Formats: sequence, C-alpha cells, structure tokens
Amino acid sequence: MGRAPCCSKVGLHRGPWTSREDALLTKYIQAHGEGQWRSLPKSAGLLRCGKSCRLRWMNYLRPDIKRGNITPEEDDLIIRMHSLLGNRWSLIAGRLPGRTDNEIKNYWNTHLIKKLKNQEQPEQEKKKKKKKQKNEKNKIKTKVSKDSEKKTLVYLPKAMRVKKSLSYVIPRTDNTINMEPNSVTTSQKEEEQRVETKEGENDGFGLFFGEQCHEDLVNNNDMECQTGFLEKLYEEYLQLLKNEENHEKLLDSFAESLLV
DNA sequence: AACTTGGGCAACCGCGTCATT
DNA sequence: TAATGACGCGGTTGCCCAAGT
Repeated sequence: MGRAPCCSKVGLHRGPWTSREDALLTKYIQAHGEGQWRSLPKSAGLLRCGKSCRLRWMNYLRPDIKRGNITPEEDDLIIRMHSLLGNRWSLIAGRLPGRTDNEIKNYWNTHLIKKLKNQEQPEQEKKKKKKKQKNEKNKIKTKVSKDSEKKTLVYLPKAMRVKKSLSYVIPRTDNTINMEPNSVTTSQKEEEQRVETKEGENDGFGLFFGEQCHEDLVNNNDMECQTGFLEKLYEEYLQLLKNEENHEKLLDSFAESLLV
C-alpha cells in the first residue's frame, strides 16, 4: 500500500511544540473543527505534519482533557480493563473521560507494571517455597516435572486493532465521538450479524454486549448502557474467574464477544 | 556544587484498517 | 478489484528534571 512520507518531510518542524504552535493549532481547530489532518497544518500556518498536529491536539490541547494525577478509582479501572482487553489503550481510554490513550499507556508502563510486580512478589515467594518442598520430595527423581515450572495463567488477549464498529459496542464516555444513528455502515451491519450468530455460544455475554448494549446505542440511548457497563463487565469477569474449570475457554469467548 | 542515574512523559515511527477513486 | 491516501493505534524513543551520590 502506498504511504506518503509524513514527519520525514524536509522543512517540517519536529520535537516539542512551542506555545505559538499550540495557539495556532487550537485557534484553527476551534474555528474549523477536527479532521482533515493532512491539510490542516498548511491551512493553520503550521510547519508540522498532520500526524503531529493530530497527536498534539488529541493528547494535549483538547479542551476536555483531564489534568492531574490518576485517581485510585481510575487506577483500579485501568488494571481491570487491561486484564480484559490487553494493550488496547484507546479502548481503555474510552472508559476514562478526559484521559488519553497515550497517558494511560505511559501510566501503565511507568506505574502499574511496577505496582503489579510488587503485588506478585509475595505470591512468587510462596510458589518458590512450594516448589522447593516439591523438589525435596522428588529428590530421587532427576528430572524435574515441567508442571512445577508453569506460571499462573493470566488471560492477556493479544493486542489487536479495534474496528470502528466496536466503538458502537463500547462507547467513549467523553463527547469527542458523535455517532449518528443513520451513519450505520456496512461493517456495522456485519457486526450486528456477527453478534446475532455468536449470542448462543457465549453463555449470555454476547447477549449483553451484543444485543442489549448495542441496541441501546443504536437507539442513541447509551447512557443507561454506559452506567452499568463496567460494573456488569467486572461482575461477569469475576464470575468467570470463579468458574475455574471452564475459565479459560469462557474468557476466550468473552473476549471475542468484545473484540472481534 | 557537580555529576550520574533513573523515572516520567511527550512525541515519533511504522503498520493496519478503512474509505475513496 | 486493486491502488491509493488518510487516519488511528500501539510500540518505542529521547528529552527533561528530580533524586541520589
């Protein structure tokens, strides 16, 4: 696929933005709205590539961006969402009004990874003790069972792109995306069909995420769907964790119902 | 006070997806 | 149907600054 060079273009500014550039970009977007990123820099009088402008606006200049530290509630939400969705930062950000995907990604990489590692530490020590005891019992055997090396399985769905149609299923809570009811595209229709066919095999998860939520959204009535969404999401996740036998299998289908 | 180190974050890069021609 | 262009996303880089020595 052809791809035009972007930031590598000669003569374009790179690196940190100046306050003047910020002002130009903000002024332009306030007057003309978002979009047309490719042609925006020229129109706005900026010597930046469109991509850079978009990033600056989305991650820094947007008026609805929340400044300040991540609250414990947000922190908890990020962890829970990440355990479900993996590194789909834009999806996670969609559930945190005013937070950007970049911010959450950075927060995860700098704070939460460490936090989770620290939490894991005592568990690992327990495991080590158990392992030691087991090894002593099996001293006679020279070959150590591979099972003792197994780590706890944590479901981390492979990071994948989210189709636009999914933003219907898991709506953003901020006001930056304005989905119009009559803008249902072919892919959205496909999504509806897909959801219908999956309902039966997902132990009800397809029903909630596909039918109920989706219907609310199509009817432009997504507030109800949004308010209970995470609570239900989390409850169902916990249910899955309780059901150890089918836990992995169910999680897979659960994740699929969210993501495919 | 000078230097080093490491954390935090803004910005860049490359690629996948989608819409248009 | 294939080619192209624009957009959006996640991974990575590199700069700045505070803390430590």
